[in-house]
Amino acid sequence: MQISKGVEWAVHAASMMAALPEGRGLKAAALAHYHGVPTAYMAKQLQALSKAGIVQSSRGAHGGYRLAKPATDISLWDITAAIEGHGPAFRCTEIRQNGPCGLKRKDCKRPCQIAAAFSSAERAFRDSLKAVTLAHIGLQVVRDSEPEHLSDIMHWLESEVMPLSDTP
Amino acid sequence: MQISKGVEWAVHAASMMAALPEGRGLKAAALAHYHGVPTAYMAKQLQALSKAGIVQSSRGAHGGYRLAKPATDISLWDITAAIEGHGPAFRCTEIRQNGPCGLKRKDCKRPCQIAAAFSSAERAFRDSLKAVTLAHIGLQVVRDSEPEHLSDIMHWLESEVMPLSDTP
DNA sequence: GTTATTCGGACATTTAATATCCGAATAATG
DNA sequence: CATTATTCGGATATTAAATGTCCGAATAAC
Repeated sequence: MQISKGVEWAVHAASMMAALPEGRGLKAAALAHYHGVPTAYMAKQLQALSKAGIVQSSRGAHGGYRLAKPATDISLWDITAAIEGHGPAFRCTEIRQNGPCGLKRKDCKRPCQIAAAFSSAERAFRDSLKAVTLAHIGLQVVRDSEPEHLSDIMHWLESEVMPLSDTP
Repeated sequence: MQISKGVEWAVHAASMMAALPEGRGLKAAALAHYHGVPTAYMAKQLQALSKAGIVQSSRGAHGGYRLAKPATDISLWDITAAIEGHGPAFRCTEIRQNGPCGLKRKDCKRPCQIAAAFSSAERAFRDSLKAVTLAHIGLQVVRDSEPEHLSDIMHWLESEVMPLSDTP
């Protein structure tokens, strides 16, 4: 039951993009360099976010990534699902149908109690992540950071941020 | 974010053991055969449950496994943790300390907001599973099963159940 | 039209999950 | 008490998935 490293990277990258002015973006290499992680692998996560409609990509010179919708509309679950997939963590293989006392398929319309319990637990997990948006994360970071650190970030952004064409 | 198959098998096996009379057990091969899964791999899960103190094992002739404590004291989280480990699913690698604007270690005493959000979600997941015990599962199974199916199980148990010595 | 730049998917590598086997330990038996 | 059959326990292969890397397709600037 491990959440892949890519989720951590994708959330950090998305949080960074949430801090950009409207219509501006960052290229994959910049996001990777900022977080000190391999460029190509970070690019892979951004690709997944793009497929999920969380970020918009622009190719070619002065290309890059930016959020596809407001930070208030992007939850941590959205990002997690984009990277890890939407499927359940607990996969019931219906072993109650196996063996000498196996049930017939027709008697298994309802999910087994064990699968139901895990399904309920995963719902609690999802709901908790759905309640946290990139806007929340950004606000908390601003509140908890030293002013000089925020200043460092601003300066770095000014040197790396890219203007993106409006119609990708 | 996948939960291993072993968790499913372990929960089913433990639920079966919860149905046994006091002081009786089942050998690994019987539990595996009942559920239609490979014996050696089922044995591995039972081993993990034994290490975690959830089941007691007895070796040698007429050996086998039985619950180490009342079914009301064994939650689905206990079993999940025994198989998957107690560590968090989201592992914060502190990438906020990396890159050109990386924070100093001394400024990272508190966990980052992202890690905190995932930690909270996982707590919700755990609490949900902790609320479900083997006793609950057993009760629900009895309620939802056809009488003839319960009869089949009883007959199978009579042919496979083993008396275990009281002091392992 | 040409070129520089960037994303996108296909391709290796490493790690973890899955499955299996053989030795250590124990209880029944003579 | 020694022997033997039987069972669990840890060490060992195999397979799938996560991790990491590369080159071609597409786009914008010139």
